[in-house]
Amino acid sequence: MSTPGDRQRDADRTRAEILDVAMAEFARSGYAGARVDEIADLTSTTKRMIYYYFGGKEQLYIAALEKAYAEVRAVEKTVDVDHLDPVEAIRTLAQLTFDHHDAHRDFIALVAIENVHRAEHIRKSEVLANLGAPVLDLISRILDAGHATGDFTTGADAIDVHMMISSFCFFRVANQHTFGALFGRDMTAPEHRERLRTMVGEMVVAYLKGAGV
Amino acid sequence: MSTPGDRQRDADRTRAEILDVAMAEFARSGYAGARVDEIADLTSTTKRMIYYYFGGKEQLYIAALEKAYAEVRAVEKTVDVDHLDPVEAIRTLAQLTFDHHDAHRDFIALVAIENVHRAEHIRKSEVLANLGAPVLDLISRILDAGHATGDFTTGADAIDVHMMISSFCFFRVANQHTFGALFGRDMTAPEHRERLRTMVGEMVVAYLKGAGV
DNA sequence: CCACTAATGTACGAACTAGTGAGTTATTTG
DNA sequence: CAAATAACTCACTAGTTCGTACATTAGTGG
Repeated sequence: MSTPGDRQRDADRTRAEILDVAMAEFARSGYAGARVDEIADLTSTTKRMIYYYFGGKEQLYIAALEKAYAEVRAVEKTVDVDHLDPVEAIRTLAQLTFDHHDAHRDFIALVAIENVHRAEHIRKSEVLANLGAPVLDLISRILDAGHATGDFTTGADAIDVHMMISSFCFFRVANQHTFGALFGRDMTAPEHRERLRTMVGEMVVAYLKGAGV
Repeated sequence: MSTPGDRQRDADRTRAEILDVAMAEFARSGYAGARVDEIADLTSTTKRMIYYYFGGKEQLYIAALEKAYAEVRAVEKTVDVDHLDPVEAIRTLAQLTFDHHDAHRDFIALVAIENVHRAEHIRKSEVLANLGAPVLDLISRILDAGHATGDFTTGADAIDVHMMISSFCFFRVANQHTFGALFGRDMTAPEHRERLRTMVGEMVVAYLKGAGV
């Protein structure tokens, strides 16, 4: 008498376990550096199952990438742009991005790794196309509102603003090791977190207000 | 009668050729992805020479990293901080960083790759320690000058400002592929270059002037 | 409860990959 | 010019790594 919960065999659980381990391993060692045998050893199943469920190393990597992006998809939905004035809205978005990058280290690592491979795998995935659209839409609305109220004077488009915010938040996590080695400061350490979080908000607000002109 | 220029055997030339090819290959494929045989095939010499001159794959990689950093060392020396007012000085530094990252793609790739490996190789290299000091010194002087004149009101330290500038310039190049795949814009394309170059200058100036407060 | 299918384990192989042993030739030096 | 040494070639290997053939067992529908 077996219930679905305590089966010895469970395709979904096995698949999910492989994917979890794969994501961590690829993030840790890169695509070429990760070992299929190592991933298998870190699961409670065998290498055979990786090929049974995913087909091969590359497909497993793509699945891990998709999972990483999926976990992340809807950050921007939490910004209530309609009930916040534009200045606070863009500051909030910047700081949410900061929090998000701070909390998803494996995602950051996988994106960095995928760039080493010139995004060749992302392009093979249909799931990952047009994943950027929602943020751009949100930023556009904030920018429009800000120009309407006169708070924003700088004419920058949504993609540029998104890049400005992302670059700060991404770099801090992705480059923490070389930056730490060269400048002797771990930008991801707790004692720097709040200051840098405030900084990214100030940065984008100051830029959009146009004090630099 | 052989002159030093047309020798059949030339240790320096052989070593340099290996290093050039290695730098490009490691930047292209990562540490684990690069193949010693492939590097050898792309030179006019043999794999045996790689081991003869460098000892092994890892030492070759470290040598390539050191070369990349060396090519780059003295960007900041061209900023004439004493003859520029603080606002123009920091803007100039930001834009020089932009130009520099734009021109040294292999360097960017190698730094990104080195971060995947948590800077473990950089730490093995004595050459690369304290390479960051000069920029920090320069930025400190600009910040001090800016606070003295009253141009800068935001209290940020040199490392933070350096991170702000670097992140923007680095991200644009390093993440061009995933960013392009997700947002349909190649930030490294010529038609975006000048706008983004101006933007990084405006950004840091606006932030330091403190319009966001 | 039996047959069928989905899920899983074992063992193995072909190709690749970093690294080397041993000998050879060019260049320099006494 | 002879001896010594630095630069170089060639062929090889030990170990790894992705992938698979084949056997087996658990769960399920009839």
